[in-house]
Amino acid sequence: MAAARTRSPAVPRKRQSPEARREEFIRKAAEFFAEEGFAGGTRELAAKLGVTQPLLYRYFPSKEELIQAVYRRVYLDRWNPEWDALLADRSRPIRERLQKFYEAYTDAIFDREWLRIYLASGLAGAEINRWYVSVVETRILTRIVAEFRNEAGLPAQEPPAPGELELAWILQGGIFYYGVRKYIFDSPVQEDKARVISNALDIFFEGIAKVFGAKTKVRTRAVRRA
Amino acid sequence: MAAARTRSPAVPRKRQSPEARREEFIRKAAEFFAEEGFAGGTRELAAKLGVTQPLLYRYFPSKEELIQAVYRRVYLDRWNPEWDALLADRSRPIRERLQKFYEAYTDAIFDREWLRIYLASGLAGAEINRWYVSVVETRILTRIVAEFRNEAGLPAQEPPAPGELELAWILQGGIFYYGVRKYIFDSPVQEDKARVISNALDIFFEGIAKVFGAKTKVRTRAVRRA
DNA sequence: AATCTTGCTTATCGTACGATAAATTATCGG
DNA sequence: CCGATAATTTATCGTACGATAAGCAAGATT
Repeated sequence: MAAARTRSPAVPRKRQSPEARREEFIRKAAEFFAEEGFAGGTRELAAKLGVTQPLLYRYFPSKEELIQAVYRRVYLDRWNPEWDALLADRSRPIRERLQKFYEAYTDAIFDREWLRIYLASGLAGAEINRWYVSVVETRILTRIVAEFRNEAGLPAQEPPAPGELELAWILQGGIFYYGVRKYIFDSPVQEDKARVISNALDIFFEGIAKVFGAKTKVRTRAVRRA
Repeated sequence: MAAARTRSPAVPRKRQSPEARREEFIRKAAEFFAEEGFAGGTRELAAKLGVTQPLLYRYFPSKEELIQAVYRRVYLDRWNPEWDALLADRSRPIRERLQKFYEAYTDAIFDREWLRIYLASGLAGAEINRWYVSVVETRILTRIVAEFRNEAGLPAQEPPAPGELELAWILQGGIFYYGVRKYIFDSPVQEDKARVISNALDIFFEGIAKVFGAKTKVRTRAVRRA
């Protein structure tokens, strides 16, 4: 399979810098582990890379370190810094900002590789997964709460209450699970992603006012129980 | 470790029937694979069971068959048939029915074992996972759609449109992701589950009317795009 | 109590894994 | 072109895995 490399390379590939080669390994390893899971073998990965298995250990001291590098690559390279400004830009209506943000954000993370590595790393209890959850809270959900506090005439500068974040998580989860169904479970889904986001936002915007007001003023609304 | 079993057993355990013993193996295997992942070794599992590794092969022809048995056990044993009647009982308000249903349903599936095996089997591409997604659609979401069609004065007997199911998935996902955060990601969450469900339902009920009506009548509502 | 049956263990096989060392090939500076 | 240096391969080690075969021992049967 990876034999035609020994003598003259069919494509006389210019030698890459060690850093670039390492990056290439990480990139392909992300694809590989996304499909095979982190229990996938280093030999099979090396075959996918077109090299022999011991070469991996020239670039990474252990399989575990390689996996950590894959984590960092997958988690850190997707956030677009412009989104911070987009979410905070009060010259545009919040509804429009969130629509554009979620379309762009899901363009970035809704693919088989990202979602599979995200969930697999979460199942593995990876530290970076917990870190990312807190990133979502500070970068996305806290801003959403702040905007709704602002719209409701409430003080928006103070940090959101846990219960307020939990409300925003409902929106986040409703959208996120669409990606899980499509790319992890391979379920048939409505293909128009922008429409799904629009619907989720419509529901959230219509519904949040009542809940949000009742929640932040006084917690007297009875919770029906069994 | 599993040595004190050779001679007289400390607890002279009554010999169980082969079926019961097999069930015990499956139950403990579910615990084990939930924690270790399906890449966990049969030796370690046997140690947890207090038996030797080859004994597993007396009850299951292969590790794969054992995993399939774990799938069936985890997926099939949680649905309470009473929930079908609960969801369909129009003598009670739909809001109340859904609150009670989701409280009971999440009592059943929101634990570390179920959620971890559900997601791991989904990542593994297990057939039963896709089957379960369709079960959720027919048993839960289709009923929710039917109830809202009924409330909106629309014909409720015909099967839900894909877009209508997608709306109900937003609710389902919003609630489900709460469990994922708590039991898979080990994130700090608002502890009052009934309240989270109540909030999700409040948002959904307030928001759905507008979206649902607009959606099922005529698809003229513009979707904002980039 | 003797015998049969079956649950369980001990011993072991072949394979695949992660990792290391040594040899080999390719690239680059002079 | 040559020698140094780095990139890659070949060969191999120790271990852990899934699985099988043979033996032993505990109940059950008569």
